[in-house]
Amino acid sequence: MDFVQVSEEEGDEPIELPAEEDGTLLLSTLQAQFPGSCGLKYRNMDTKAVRGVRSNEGRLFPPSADSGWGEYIYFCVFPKGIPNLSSSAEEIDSPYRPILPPIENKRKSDDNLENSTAKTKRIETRLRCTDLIVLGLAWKTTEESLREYFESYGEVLMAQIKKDVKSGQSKGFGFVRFGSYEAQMRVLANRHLIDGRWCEVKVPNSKGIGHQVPCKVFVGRCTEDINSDDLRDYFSKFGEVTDVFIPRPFRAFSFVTFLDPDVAQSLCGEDHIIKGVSVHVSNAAPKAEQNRHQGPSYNYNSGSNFGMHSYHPQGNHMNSGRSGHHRGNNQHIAHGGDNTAIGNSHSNMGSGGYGMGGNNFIGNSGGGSYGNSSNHNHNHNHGHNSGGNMNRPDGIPYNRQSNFHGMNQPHNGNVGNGGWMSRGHLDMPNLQALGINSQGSSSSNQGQNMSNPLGVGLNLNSLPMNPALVAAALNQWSLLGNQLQNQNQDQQASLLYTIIGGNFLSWMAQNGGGGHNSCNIGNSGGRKGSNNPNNSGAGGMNIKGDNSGSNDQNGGNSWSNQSSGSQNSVDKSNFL
DNA sequence: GTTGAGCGTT
Repeated sequence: MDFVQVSEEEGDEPIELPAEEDGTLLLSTLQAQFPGSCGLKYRNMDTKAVRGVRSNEGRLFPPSADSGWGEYIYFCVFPKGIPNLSSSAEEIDSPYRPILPPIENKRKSDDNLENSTAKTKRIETRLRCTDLIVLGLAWKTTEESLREYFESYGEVLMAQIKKDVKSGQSKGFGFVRFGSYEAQMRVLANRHLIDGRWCEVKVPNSKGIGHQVPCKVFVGRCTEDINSDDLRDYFSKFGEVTDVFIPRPFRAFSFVTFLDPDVAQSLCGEDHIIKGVSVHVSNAAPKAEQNRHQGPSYNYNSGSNFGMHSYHPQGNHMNSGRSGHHRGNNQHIAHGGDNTAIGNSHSNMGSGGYGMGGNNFIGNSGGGSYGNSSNHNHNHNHGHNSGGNMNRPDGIPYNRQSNFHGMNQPHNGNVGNGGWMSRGHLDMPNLQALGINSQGSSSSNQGQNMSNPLGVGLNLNSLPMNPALVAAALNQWSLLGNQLQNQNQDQQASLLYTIIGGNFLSWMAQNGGGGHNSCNIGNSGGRKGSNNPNNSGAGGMNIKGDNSGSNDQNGGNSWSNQSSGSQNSVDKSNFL
């Protein structure tokens, strides 16, 4: 057997790696010793130049067909040019794009210029690929066809179909491993049609790691003439779009997946005009996060974490959204694992006010911004993102969820005079889409009782039940149901009606006594917990009030207690 | 030769 001498870097102590019978060296053999490596090179003694070793389909070929690998000492090549590398983490070993505190972004340009092998190696070893499971394969799919399919994404180091040992029949799933992190990211961000079946590619449970950052957004209020290309064309200006999915039959919403989760995050909460139609972008909860009760709690809201972690370590306790499933006293809404509890054991529910209840209810979408909104106030985090923001093509910084409260969004105090509509897109579903209007205008709603933001006299029976619009609006609250996917329009309408009439609105309308914190931001002077409609909005900006005290009012509990049952049936995960 | 949510005899 032929051995190839390989060192990590030129001049290092080489390791002898066994070559195959055909004289090639398997990339997997190389990577077993040098994780993250993607090739070999060597110093040509004649030219003094470094020469690369030919690589194809997971095999490295000796420089000479005659003399094989010769006496050269080869050294490793590590990938470069990984997208977002500089802004992704050297700190977190994740198969997904990791989350990096913004302070690291300062070195972006430096990193891009960085060219040393050591540097790239260091990064790559932390961003190394992992096996990916491919679910839903056609029975007929072979390892060859599997490999062939995925090679369009990059070098495939391994493609494996799990088979029945006796019959040899495929079990319908397999594993792939890519040579580059970029390829892995792209694969994870896409849906895959392999041999006629849509397959799902995920990080296997056995890996159990990763901070999955949502790259997919929900686009609500779509019209039927907005097709995939329209969506792709439009959203591509913000960043690379890797997938567009429009549920059929038409339901007035769609999903757009970006390569860069920051882009996706930055768009959430916004209205965009496509073909003259105002669509609304909000978070789409990745399927992978659904119903996962085991394992560590993932920090899901890249947006908020971006803003929070490094600068304000204490901010961990306000990692709203996905961090910490079912923690705190939010278990009343711990349905199906979707609306992960916010962990209101801490102060994050404070001044966010409405957001507090909403936080849980909203789950993912509200998570980042909500937590931030609350905690910005509480922790005085204003403006701390300045160092880490990258700008989107349209000039809007990615880290919007933090910036919202640092600069863009009217402060929560506005609840005092602006009514709940003033709290921004993320806080509430689009009630206009629901066809619901608050009775009072925002200008006359000073001190409106926020626990019934719909106003009085709501006629549930007269609500327009357009499932599509309701779905679009509810998306922000993570209320879309799995069941919707497989039901016909009538069933959807019926279910949505149940949601709306039975829980949603009643949730909205209840909470009589305890009061939402939100309503009481202006009450920080001591009236927290009350819903006194006379609470002047003037105090609204007094957001340094005792928000945590407001939490103690358990206003959130009261509303949420009633929402237990059916919310399990309203989870949008299966749309994704 | 049937099946369709899952997690890998390394």
